[in-house]
Amino acid sequence: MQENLVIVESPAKAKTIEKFLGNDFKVMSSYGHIRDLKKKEISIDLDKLSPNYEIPDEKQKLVADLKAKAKKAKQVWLASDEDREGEAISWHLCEVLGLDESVTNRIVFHEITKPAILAAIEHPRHIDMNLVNAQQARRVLDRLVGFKLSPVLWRKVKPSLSAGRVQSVAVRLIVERERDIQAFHSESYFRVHALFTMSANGSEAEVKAELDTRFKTHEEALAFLEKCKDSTFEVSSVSKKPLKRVPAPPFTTSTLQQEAARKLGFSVSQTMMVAQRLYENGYITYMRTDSVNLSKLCLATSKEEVTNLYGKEYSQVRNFHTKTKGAQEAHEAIRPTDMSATTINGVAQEKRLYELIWKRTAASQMSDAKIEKTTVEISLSNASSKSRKDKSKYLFIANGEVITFDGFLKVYRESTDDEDNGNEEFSHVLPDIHEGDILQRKEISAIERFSQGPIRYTEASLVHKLEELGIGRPSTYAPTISTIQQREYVQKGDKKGEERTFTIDTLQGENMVTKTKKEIVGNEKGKLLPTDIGIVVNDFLMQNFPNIMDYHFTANIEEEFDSIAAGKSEWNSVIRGFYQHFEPEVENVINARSEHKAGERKVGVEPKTGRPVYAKIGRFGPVIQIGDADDNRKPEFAQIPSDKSMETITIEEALELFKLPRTVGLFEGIPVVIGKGKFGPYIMHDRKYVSLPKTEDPMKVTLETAISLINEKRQQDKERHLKTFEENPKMEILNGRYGPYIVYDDKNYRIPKTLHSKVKDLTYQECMDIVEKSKK
DNA sequence: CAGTGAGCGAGCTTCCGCTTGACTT
Repeated sequence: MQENLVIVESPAKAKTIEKFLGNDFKVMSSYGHIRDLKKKEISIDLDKLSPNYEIPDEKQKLVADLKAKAKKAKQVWLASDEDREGEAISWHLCEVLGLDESVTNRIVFHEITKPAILAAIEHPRHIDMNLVNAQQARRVLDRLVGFKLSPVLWRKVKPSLSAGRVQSVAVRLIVERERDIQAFHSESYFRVHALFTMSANGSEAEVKAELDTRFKTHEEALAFLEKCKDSTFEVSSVSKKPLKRVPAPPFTTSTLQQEAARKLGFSVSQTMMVAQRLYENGYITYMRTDSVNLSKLCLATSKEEVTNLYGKEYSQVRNFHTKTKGAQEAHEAIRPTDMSATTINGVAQEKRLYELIWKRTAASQMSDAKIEKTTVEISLSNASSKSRKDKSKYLFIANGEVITFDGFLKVYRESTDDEDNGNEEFSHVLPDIHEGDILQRKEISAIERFSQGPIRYTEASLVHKLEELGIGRPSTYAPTISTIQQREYVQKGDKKGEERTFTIDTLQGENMVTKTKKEIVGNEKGKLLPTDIGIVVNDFLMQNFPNIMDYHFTANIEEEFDSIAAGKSEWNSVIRGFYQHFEPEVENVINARSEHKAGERKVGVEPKTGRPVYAKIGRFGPVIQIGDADDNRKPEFAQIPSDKSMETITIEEALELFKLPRTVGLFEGIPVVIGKGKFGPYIMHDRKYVSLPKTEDPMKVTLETAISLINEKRQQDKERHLKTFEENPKMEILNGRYGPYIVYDDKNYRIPKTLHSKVKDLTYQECMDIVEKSKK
């Protein structure tokens, strides 16, 4: 029987550690927290501000199991993570399992390696109540903010909404970015590119250069090109300087999510799911971490591996230190558990993510890349002035880059979010070039470009920003992004680009040609866009709870938590200090009787009646309302379609929404109504629907057209049922858009093409065979 | 892949951070 029970947070970790420890040790997992505030209620005594914990149902069996094993063991070792949450987990374990804190050992380690575990066992300590209290403060504060603010939104905006310290700030970032984009006015300018030729070693070589000045107007650009016609181009200086590039640190959760999005196209949650599988299979270290630290073991094996694969000169052992705000560094960086495995077994996604992690880790232990950068300045002098050389103030610059030693670039290059805006790099390999060389102009062109506004967030770039602000933790980045989409504050969507024309003037020989070209700009895919609800909720919270919405709120409160952890302040009084101010604010806002709903906007007036027209958030989302509630005539409502926004919808567009549904007349004594649903315009008659073809304008469709469409649809329906069976009413052969198919038990099955000509002759048994076959 | 679509208005909704599992599609 085992005398020692070790409790860690993760079952995969438990399995690994059990191998390192002797037979006397049983290692179990708590699966994260075992106890929390009640799920359905605030669960905090609001006078004493003390938490009321419970063990959730799904944890009961686990807790009973842990309790039984702890009772049998002579010694219990609490080995949860070395951070605020981990310390609290250990404390809850003590409380729930009835352990005596004075004889229970608390151990910590930052890496899952045998020496680290054995060293930890040598140095047990006791639970640090200051750290536990810092966690309780964090937990209680988040619950107070979330469970006090959300009901305010239910009352003032819409039911089921939510607010919280992390999610509300995430939405704010997206809303403000969108406003920045709206406010941005793109200005055009002109870049001048030149292609020169020179003779080098007997053959002709090309030199690409760009003018050091960008012109504001087309006239200036043209005047410059004109001047180039009779200019001579002379190399006025050549300078070379060595540059070095250093590798990025190993992956944390946040950087892994960003790189997997850029390089592999993974969503944030997809990355975490794949990483989880890699972790469970023992291929990588823990995937929720904010640390860039690598174990000594990893440093040693990486050195060996890099030396073997690429040679000694490529190896450089490095230690990285985190600069991230609020990092708690309970784990290692995300790295392969075994660097000698350059690839693994698994599905394609797992292999690709693993290889990315392997490369990033290996590169972090490799030499700097050495680059020689050459800058060539080319001056223009105008031969037309007779007296002296008339030197232009402008210079053409050509940059050349030669990698003299690739170092870590051999395996890995970090990607950036910068969008390619047609600004191709003017860096290339230059020919052997010297001061005083005269260049021939082959082509000089002035291209109209446009200043670029702010870029919308992607899931990954939002994670990056949140981490920079110290908001959220590795375990919550992915869930936060899901939450703000589930609440419909934010939508992941595509923003269609707009067509833009630009001019390009090219000077070739004595010829100057001006062309106008078209391009699509601002086409964005998978970007985070705020919805009307997101905007209204954000503005409401910004107005009423600016301190919670402050980008520094988390960072400031974290300082207080640190002070609790250091034993310098008492957790309950920190929370009291916050709640004293927060609670009256909430009361004020919830009791404030306002004329209008949050986010309500008067769009205009209905010309016929003079009644006001409003855009607002209704019970089921954004709506247009005509008339006031206290008016004798009942107000009318229409949903705002998703392609229009509350902020920008015009009175004409708003009134347009009320023109449908419209009744065009009677057919068979029943009204024929034209409506518009989420699948486009339709005709409704006798509670049956007929789609309107795109060629028909729902505002102009006549009764005659509608009747003929209804009859057409009736005919189609008749022909739809090709065959039914007496044996079983659940089996039917129908005729669909793509030919005949079988419906059985509300599911569809395709009929092999060879049988299409004789579907009417198919027997029940033959149909059943087709169904059975496709089920396999 | 195979056809969709309005409306009643009861009772409920919600936070952040730790960690995986099992309704079978």
